Amino acid sequence: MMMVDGLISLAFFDRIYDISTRPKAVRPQNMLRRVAYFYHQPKGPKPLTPSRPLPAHQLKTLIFPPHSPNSSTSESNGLLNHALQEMCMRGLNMKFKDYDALLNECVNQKSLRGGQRVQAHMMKTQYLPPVYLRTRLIVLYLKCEVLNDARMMFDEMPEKNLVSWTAMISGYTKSGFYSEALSLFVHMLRSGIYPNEFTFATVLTSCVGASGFEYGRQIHSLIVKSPFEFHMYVGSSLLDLYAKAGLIHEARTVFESLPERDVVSCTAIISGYAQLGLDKEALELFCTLQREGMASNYVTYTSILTALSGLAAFEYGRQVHGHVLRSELSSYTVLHNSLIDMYSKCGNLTYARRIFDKMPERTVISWNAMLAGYSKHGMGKSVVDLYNTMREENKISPDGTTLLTVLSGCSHGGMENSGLELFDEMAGKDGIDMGIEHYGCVVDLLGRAGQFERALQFIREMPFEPNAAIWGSLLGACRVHKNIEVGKIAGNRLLAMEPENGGNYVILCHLYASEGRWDEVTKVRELMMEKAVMKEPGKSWIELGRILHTFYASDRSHPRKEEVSSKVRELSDRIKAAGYNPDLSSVLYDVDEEQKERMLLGHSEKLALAFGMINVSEGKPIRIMKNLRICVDCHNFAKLVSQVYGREVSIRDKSRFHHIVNGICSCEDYW
DNA sequence: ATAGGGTTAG
Repeated sequence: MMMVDGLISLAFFDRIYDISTRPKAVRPQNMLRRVAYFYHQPKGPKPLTPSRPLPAHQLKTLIFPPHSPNSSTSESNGLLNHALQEMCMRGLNMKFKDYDALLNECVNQKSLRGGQRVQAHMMKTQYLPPVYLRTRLIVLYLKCEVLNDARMMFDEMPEKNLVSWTAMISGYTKSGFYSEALSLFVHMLRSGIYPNEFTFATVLTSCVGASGFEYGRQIHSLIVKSPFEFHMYVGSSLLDLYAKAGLIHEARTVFESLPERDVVSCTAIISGYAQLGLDKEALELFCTLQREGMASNYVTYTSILTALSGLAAFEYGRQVHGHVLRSELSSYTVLHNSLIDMYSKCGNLTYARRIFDKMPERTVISWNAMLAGYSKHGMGKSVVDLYNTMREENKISPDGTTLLTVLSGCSHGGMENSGLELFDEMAGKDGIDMGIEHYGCVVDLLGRAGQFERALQFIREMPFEPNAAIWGSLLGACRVHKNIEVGKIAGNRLLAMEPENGGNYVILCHLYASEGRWDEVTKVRELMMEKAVMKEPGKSWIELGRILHTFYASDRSHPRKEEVSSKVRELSDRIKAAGYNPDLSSVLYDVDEEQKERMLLGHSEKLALAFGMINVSEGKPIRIMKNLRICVDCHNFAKLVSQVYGREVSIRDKSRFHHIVNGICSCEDYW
């Protein structure tokens, strides 16, 4: 028997020709794998002539009505099937235009089966498709996410053009196979094909992550030499590359260099700032660009909402929400997810839940965002209830983030036992990958419950090497429970792992200071000096009208600083009568007591609170935001102010909300 | 024919 390509016998081709008159017997899926070899066969048997000429009217190009997203699928499916049948009937009379029309419809309908039938038909009838049609097929397969079939088609193409390369690269990128996309790009360059603006725009999105960024830089230098440096699509992709690598100034330079701007490039730069936590900059840029007439769409609003969540800028957020309601954007799930997040982070769970309840479609992110809202507010029971609802509804399955959120919700909400039970239940299930973060939550839970022996044992037995986050959780628990022995272990491990993180030194100092171990405090402080570690400066802010007032520790920058600091004094004097005793041990500087108290009164959250007491009308809650965790003394201070003045105070710190009503905080004094 | 920006957790 004669072999073709060492794999397929001629008998195979004979069989194909045999069935070409009986199209229904064809099984395109099975033939798909062999079709590549078919194209490599330069000389095949001569095409058959149709046994009976087809009526002239059937020889016209297959025509489809214009595709509209609203047309019922079953209806257009019928049309496609009909056309596919006609293809079989026509046999050898299929022309380029017919295949083209058919493939277009297959792409529109994402019909993998249709594409396979078309390809099989080409094979049977010895039609050698031009590059154009092969590329259409590749695009179809990529759209249907059968990457291997697309790649096989691509590899076996006798000649490839720029579009085929670009399509293939884009397919890999969209499915997250970044290194394959990059390697294909390199191959393309080596084969002497020069990229166009489409190729550059798509390949840059493959350069995510730390290792990809170096490729991105190199591609940038290619772009500079190309005519596409200032192309809008290429530019957006490029600025996004820099923003995601944390180089926001480079991103901004690219943005400013673009001769024209559109929704995408503007959104890309705004979200670049927002994703790096430069929320204020993101908001300022958004406002500027809007004044300059920037077009916005749902992605723009989603991005700006991220920044507003970070700032807890409720008034702005509500304004964006209002705008969304008035526009045609209210059907986008991602936008609603962002709104849920924004309202929870602004402290308004009622609004967040209302949006969640009204959503026509929810994704796992919607659930996670809502759960995270309850979690940050210390509402452990609501977290567990909503999680149970999610399980009962059984429409969306929880993912790793869901479990992480639920566990940390139990920890924040003082539901240690529920959390531990849920962890055991989850650990037995497959389908969700338990990462070290989940184990970190359990350490949190055990730490909160004060079970240090169990926590240490758990760390020893878990299937991961403990990382800084694990030791950090344990150290945090030690600070609250004043457990010096375990704290020393955790603290030393942590300092060894993250010698550059100033926050760790500070927590350890506070632990030692709380037990009066000043010798140890000094040692840690010296170590900190030695390594020249800096602590992130604390700042607090409060939204008044639509203005954000920001205060730094011992601030002298706010225009009303005199008024504010004398108000802090006044509050302090008044609550002292109700039992406020400044926690001088939390001042780690070696100064006299009076100086220590003055430093405590200069903490940014006290300034913001005093500012709120002056300016927020009676009966309204005072909402304060802080970039770090709140300190014990400020927590006491706020509780007593709330009690003595009968004010509701909420403080959102780095990790959670503290809702203080009548001197009682929702965190139950554990954070 | 092929192209750019987006949401949750710690």
